[in-house]
Amino acid sequence: MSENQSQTIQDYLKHIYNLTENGTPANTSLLASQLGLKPGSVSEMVSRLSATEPPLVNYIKYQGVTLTTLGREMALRVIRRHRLIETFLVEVLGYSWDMVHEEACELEHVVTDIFEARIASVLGNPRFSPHGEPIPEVDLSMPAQFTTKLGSLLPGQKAIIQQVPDSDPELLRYLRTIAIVPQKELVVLNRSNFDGNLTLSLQGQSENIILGPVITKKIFVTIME
Amino acid sequence: MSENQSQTIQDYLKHIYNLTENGTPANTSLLASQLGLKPGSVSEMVSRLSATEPPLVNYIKYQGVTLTTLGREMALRVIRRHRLIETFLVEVLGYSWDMVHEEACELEHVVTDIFEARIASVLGNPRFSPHGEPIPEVDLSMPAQFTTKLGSLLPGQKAIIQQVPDSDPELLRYLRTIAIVPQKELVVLNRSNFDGNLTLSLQGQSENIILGPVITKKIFVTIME
DNA sequence: TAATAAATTTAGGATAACCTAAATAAATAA
DNA sequence: TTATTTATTTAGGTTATCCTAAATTTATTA
Repeated sequence: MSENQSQTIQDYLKHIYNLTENGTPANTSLLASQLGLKPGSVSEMVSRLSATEPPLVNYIKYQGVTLTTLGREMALRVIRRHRLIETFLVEVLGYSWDMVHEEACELEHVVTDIFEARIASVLGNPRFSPHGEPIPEVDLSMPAQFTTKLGSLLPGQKAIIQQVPDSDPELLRYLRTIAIVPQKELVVLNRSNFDGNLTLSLQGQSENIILGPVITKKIFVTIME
Repeated sequence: MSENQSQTIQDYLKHIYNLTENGTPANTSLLASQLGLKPGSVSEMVSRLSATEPPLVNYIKYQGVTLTTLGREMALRVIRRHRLIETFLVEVLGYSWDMVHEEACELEHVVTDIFEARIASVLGNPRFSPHGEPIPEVDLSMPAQFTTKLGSLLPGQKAIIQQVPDSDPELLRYLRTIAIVPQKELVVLNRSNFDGNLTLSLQGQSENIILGPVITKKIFVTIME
């Protein structure tokens, strides 16, 4: 049934999943840069993934890649493991949230179904990772979420931070120091018309914070009123 | 310094370590069968490991392989991880002792130094795995042990079980059902001169147990008096 | 000690991924 | 709409690791 289980393939599927979540096919060069490979290698691999029986991706030359149902399932399984492992590393082993991504990227490929089930159970079947990323359920469905990009809020709006990007350790350390963490309440005080900077007042913090759009479009919140 | 970190190499070193612990060099065919490979592949790989700079093994054609100091260190590092991971799976994740070996064989190659340090700390720096195998310290020294093969005991001797072999799940399940586990006290009631079978009385068990030499030479005990 | 058997090595290939660089297609600008 | 730039694919090569089968060495038996 599934002998296509190389770490390499799992990584391709995971990244294709992330790049196609918005509905548009993934393009070769972005995939290559995210995977740390050259575009030529990606072209080759992607056409191989579309030629397996059953195929894992849909691929039209020069037009990009999407996942087949099977490819998507495999991607979600890896993502579930990744986020469960991240949660486990923080909750059980006391990792800081900036150190878990890299380790999870390795572990996600070697861990068994049993390991996955055990840590899920020890953690009480968490629905979100320490960065607020949704963890696919066992049946691979995603927990419902009603989030907006922080960057799209307007002055006066109150919101609760739900999710920050998980893969940049330096950014994560910075966000931690300024108390931008999931479940934190904030109010947008100001939005610059020139550069899109937001001035934020954070729950329990006396100093306001100014964040640029490069960051605020990667942070997701739920609006409070 | 150490770019020789492939999973494959780690596995070779680990198995060479186990086969050379008794002081004799490891031979190609045994290595091959333990690694699930063909002898030709092992010959090739082993000569490559002896040709790296610095070399990881000493290899004399037709005479077998031993580890260099560096190879030994690398092997011990992997073995430390393996046994810590086995302990972790049992103690923290509730695995049964017959299921941990295989999972540890994968995890041992991808886990970071930090992971190793964290689980060691969570477990209170254990010195023995659930099967009683000694866990190398951080400095790679081995905990002192004064054990004998169960198979070499004579009738009337009392002993405490210290170590059982970890890699055969079926055997481990059997040993569990007959209560052959580390720290258990036993008395040898009889030894057959024909087949070497031992009749054992186990602490807290009403039924005596008869074990053949194939098993008893793989179980280690400390003699009580 | 010669003959046979067993273990080991060598030679020639295979495969999964990767790379570089040339060739081609698509997108953009003039 | 043509020319140029950018993105993508293809072709030919590399590496690590494995395999099979032939050749060689060592061990065993008569």
